[in-house]
Amino acid sequence: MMGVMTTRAESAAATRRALLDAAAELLDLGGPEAVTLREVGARAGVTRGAPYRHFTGKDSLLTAVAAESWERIGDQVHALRTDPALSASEKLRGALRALIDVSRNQPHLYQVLFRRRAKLPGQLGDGMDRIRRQLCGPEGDPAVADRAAERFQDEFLDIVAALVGERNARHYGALLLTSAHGIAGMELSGHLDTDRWHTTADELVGTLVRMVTEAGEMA
Amino acid sequence: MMGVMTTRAESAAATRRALLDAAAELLDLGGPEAVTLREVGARAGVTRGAPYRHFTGKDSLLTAVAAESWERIGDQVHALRTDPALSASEKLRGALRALIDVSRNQPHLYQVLFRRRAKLPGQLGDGMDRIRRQLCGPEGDPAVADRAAERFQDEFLDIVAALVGERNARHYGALLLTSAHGIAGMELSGHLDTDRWHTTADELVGTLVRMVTEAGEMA
DNA sequence: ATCATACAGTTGACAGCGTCATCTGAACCG
DNA sequence: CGGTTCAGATGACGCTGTCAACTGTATGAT
Repeated sequence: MMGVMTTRAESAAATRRALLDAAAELLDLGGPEAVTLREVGARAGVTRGAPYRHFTGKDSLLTAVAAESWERIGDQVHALRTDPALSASEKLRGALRALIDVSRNQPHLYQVLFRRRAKLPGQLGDGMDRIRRQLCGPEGDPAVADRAAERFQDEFLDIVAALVGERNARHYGALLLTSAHGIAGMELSGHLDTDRWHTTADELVGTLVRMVTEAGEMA
Repeated sequence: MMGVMTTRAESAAATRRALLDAAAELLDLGGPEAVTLREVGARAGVTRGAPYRHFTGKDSLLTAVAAESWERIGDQVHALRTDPALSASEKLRGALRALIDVSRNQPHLYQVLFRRRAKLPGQLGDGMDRIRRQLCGPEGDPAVADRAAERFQDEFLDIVAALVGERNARHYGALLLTSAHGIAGMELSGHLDTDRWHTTADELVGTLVRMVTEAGEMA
């Protein structure tokens, strides 16, 4: 077929890549429940046990997929921020739209991006050890995903700072980000019905940006 | 032990109640994955097959739990709205806090409340029928949960209308609700770090309400 | 050139899961 | 009193994530 794989490192890297791609594809198609290690392995040309050579388990695999997606979004927002042809307002709107686009085009991935990080033990007895380990256990390397997400946040923060000033950037940045996340989430879950609310996600983002811009200029 | 259960209807109703309570408890403890029909049945004093006499499956059971929670939240907001001792602003802040309180005290339940409703088929082949059926199938009666959620939305809408007028109520209501949802969600997922953003969920809600109130008075 | 090692990948096995078909027994109703 | 209904019990099936044990080959030192 294509280029021969001789060295073990190359082969392993290719397998890891194929596993990540297969997991991302299955995630898009049917959500985290459809991401089966057996099916992921099959699509990557290996068997069910192979993923455990690259990830500590299913959760680790999904976390890695999320990390790559955060990096991709971070790159996208970075390109927006450093584009001299765009106004500050356009950059902000673009960054928020980037997030909402993910929630529209890859809703399952979007939910994985905002999975809760720190999970508490809780009290569940008997044969619930599987759940407990899955909740508290050392799930892959969430630190990588966290760092990628924080890179996106930093890029976003810089865009907001250029609009409302460094002083209020963090407060208004948090407000913009959380609100856009909520708009995306409710649209995704079907709770933002246009007939009921007489508005759309895009209109809400527009109002939000306008209100924050005005408030930021006053301060 | 306690009151004797003679009639079949009483017994069935008691079992259904016990199933719902057990499911809610397990949901709080370990999320949807910890809600096992076997464990739910055990805690309700029945066996694994019994829940299928009251719900079409696990998803239907969780939907029923969500419906009851929405009704509870709706009652709570209704009480706020009709409380003559509260100002319109206080009512709004209280309603938003009611939602955020759920996300703090019962994070897993909160996520179930905002699970996506309409799910699309998608293209996944081979042995993925389980996923497909779970995604598209007739999952219990989501209509009940939808109606309960819409009741909450109506109550919330009335509160907003009293503050910004009937004309802009829907637009600003949607903005307030989605934003609060996003604040709750990001706090829940750990992406709203106080050290990073130099703000808290409560401060964000305060700013949000203030901005919307000012914008609504202008219009 | 040879050999021991590391290690990606395979395989077998296990417990737990959701779900259905089948069966049972007691409450129901004519 | 006898038939029916139906909540619940039980057996079975295929699926899942996970791990222990195994295999074979590229690697690196000799």
